[in-house]
Amino acid sequence: MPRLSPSARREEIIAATLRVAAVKGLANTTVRDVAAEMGTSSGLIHHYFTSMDEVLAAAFEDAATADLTTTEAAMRSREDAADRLSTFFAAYTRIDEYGAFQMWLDAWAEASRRPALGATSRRLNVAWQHLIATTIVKGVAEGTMSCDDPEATAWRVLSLLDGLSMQLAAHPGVLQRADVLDWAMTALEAEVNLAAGTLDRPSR
Amino acid sequence: MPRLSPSARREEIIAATLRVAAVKGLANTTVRDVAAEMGTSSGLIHHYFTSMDEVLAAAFEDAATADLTTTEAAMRSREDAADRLSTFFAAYTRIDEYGAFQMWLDAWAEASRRPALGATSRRLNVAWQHLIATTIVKGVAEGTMSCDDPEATAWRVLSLLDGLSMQLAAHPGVLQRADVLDWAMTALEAEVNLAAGTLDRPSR
DNA sequence: ACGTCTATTGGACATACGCGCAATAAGAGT
DNA sequence: ACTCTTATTGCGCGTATGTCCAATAGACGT
Repeated sequence: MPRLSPSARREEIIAATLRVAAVKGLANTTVRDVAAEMGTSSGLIHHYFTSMDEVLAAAFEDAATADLTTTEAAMRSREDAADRLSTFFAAYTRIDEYGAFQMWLDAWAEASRRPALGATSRRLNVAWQHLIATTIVKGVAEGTMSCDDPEATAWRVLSLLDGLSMQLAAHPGVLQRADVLDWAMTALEAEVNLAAGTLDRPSR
Repeated sequence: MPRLSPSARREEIIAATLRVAAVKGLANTTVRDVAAEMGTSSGLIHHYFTSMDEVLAAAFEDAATADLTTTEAAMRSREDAADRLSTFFAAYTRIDEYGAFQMWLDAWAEASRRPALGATSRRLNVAWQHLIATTIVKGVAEGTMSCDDPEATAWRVLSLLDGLSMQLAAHPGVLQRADVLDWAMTALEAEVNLAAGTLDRPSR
């Protein structure tokens, strides 16, 4: 196999891990799976990562961080807080549609058994919550919203969205994606004292 | 080891599986774990189940059904709908404290990969939602509550509770169990037009 | 007391896993 | 061309898994 630079090889290991994990699940992805996906030996992976737990954590971190930063960027492109929140929901469901939510399910399930993965999952989850909370604070500062406890509100809205999305991913057909989105946005509107329907629902 | 009747042994295998799964997770529970938990040989388990998959599926079905029926029974022992809903939350968190939620996380994550487990998970999840929905309908009939769409409300409240409980299970310390319970009950009160604090919060 | 049935044992077997390591080879600098 | 670094190999080790099976032992009817 071609000899790559450490950074390039590291990235390819992560990319290969994500390709395998998309099919087999994060928990069932093995060192040999990733090696076979890359077309290299399995020992190579341990030249870059000290344990498989770290490989999975790095892969999850990579994918989830990318989703987070693109969502953050999309939100920042909007001027006022309400538009940013609308953008948040649009980005969340767009990510969801690509099957990324299954990875979050795997990460949550494995969090208590794989320390590195659990730490990553926790940090990124808090980051998502923080993204909502700070935007609410901005909305309150603008005078368009009011909220007693933005941190708590952010946890409630994110958890409602996660819980509903879990049903979409685990039990397809039980709920409609459009309903899930609408319910979560309505809940947020009520929490921050916006009139129902203020936030823009994506067209599809 | 004492010689048991087939039905008794079968039940004990399932019970032992659940005790192990509460700690190690459903997916990581092995034949030898269960045998050690029972204090028997591992071969015995294959005398009653043709594969480990069947053991896990039977165990999940058993536990989830048991939790559901005991919760149903506890709710039915209360007279009016509001008390039944309080009982629902009390039962849910009591189950949660025993580590049962990790099993649900495993089931949700595996649902899309293991059809049998997925079907069971879906059926029981719908049953839990139905339990809330019918109680709300009863509350509306009693005149103590009002709700436009009890089915949708039940999904929202259950999913909020699930989403928050997921944080408790996957990222301990990020949220407080008492807050999770209070937030979910407050959300339900708002949905069915009950004054905030009407539902009884468990003392601990 | 004896025989029959079967619950239970204890370990063999093949496979898969994470991980480590000596050997190899490819590329960069001189 | 020649060294030096290190990316990469290929395999081995220890452990863990699910499954199977001959041997054992306990309970029950006769």
